[in-house]
Amino acid sequence: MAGRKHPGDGDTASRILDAAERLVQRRGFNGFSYADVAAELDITKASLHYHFAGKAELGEALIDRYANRFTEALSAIDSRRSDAPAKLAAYANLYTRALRDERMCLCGMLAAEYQTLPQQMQTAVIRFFDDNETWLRHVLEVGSDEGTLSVSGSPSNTARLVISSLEGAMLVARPYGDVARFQAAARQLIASLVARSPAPTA
Amino acid sequence: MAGRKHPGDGDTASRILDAAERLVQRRGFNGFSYADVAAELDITKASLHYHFAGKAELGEALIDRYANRFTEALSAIDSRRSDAPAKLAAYANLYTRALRDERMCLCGMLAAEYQTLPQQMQTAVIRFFDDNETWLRHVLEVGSDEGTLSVSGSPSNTARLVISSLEGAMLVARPYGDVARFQAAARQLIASLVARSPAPTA
DNA sequence: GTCTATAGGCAGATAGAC
DNA sequence: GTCTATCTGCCTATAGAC
Repeated sequence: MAGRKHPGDGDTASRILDAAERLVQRRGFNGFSYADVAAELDITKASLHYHFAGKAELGEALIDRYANRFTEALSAIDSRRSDAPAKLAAYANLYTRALRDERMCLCGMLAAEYQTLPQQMQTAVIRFFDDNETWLRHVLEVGSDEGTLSVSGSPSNTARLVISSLEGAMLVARPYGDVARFQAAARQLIASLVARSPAPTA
Repeated sequence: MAGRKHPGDGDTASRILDAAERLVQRRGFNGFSYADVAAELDITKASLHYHFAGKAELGEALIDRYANRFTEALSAIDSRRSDAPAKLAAYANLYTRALRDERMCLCGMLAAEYQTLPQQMQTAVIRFFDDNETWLRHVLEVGSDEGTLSVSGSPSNTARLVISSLEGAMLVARPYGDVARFQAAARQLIASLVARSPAPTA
């Protein structure tokens, strides 16, 4: 528990995951190699194979850790007892943070490369989107009940539209290197879901 | 002008572009090789280099042809003299057609891989999105004037949101192999832009 | 756990015959 | 225009010393 030398520290497996995650989010799973990771960590390619048998196993571990962190982040949002619009804004903010570091959402990137991924990774990508949809659907349902949101489609379809729109806004904003472009899209998307008048219970 | 043997025919350069386009839309620019294209056309890799000096040149030609066809499709939509909501639906339909063939939008795919692309391709990808934004902005402005659309944000930002949402909906729908998922998102997106009552001029 | 060394394959690309 | 043959380089992965 003592302080680490610097933020990037941790055991070797974690540092490999850190470097690989950044590379995949920036360049894609087919756009990085073991050599890239090894160079960043100043170890050899052979050492990587001690920690992760192959690229498929590394990729799977990448998604698992990413999905777990995302789940934690969603729990943290839930624990803040804010209203539904604020939760949606906090959700969009997760994407903003990645984009600031010039990263695409890991699973958004992998969705593009889906047809070339090993089967284990494909399954994990789907699970990520399903989990996000479930969380968002719940937020939308509560917001509708509260009267803070005005959801026109089904909660499921609306949750899917939110995920899609945010992923797409990231995808398009990145070539422009323009975080503000993403934020404008996210704000407008959320605004379209916020009820125009105060809660009807008032 | 005489009939061709089968739909995929044309001169060799066109057939190379056809095969490469399909491969890139399905697997990404970093997910296909000259060998893949050569195998599909039953020619050798060396022959490909006669038509396109290198992968970068092939990639650039791919985007140029794709963008030109897209421009033609947008002109065709304009020539139909329909109202703005119908134009938006027709626009979304362009994406649906690609998805039915298990393809991502070419430039959406390349947006994901943007950081690994040769510079000439990067420029062409940006141009594609800019052109789409210009066309959509015009549709949104006309629709607002007509009273058929109710655009809350600026036409520019709304155009960007439409592109982003459709690209994202494609991106996410593809892993599920579910065209209906895309269509539901597109319908809900367009519905959120359609004015609730008839034109105020009535 | 990390290394050196190397296997075996595929990548994009070129030379030169036909 | 298309071929065969080949090059160089990088890829993932493994064996085995330390």
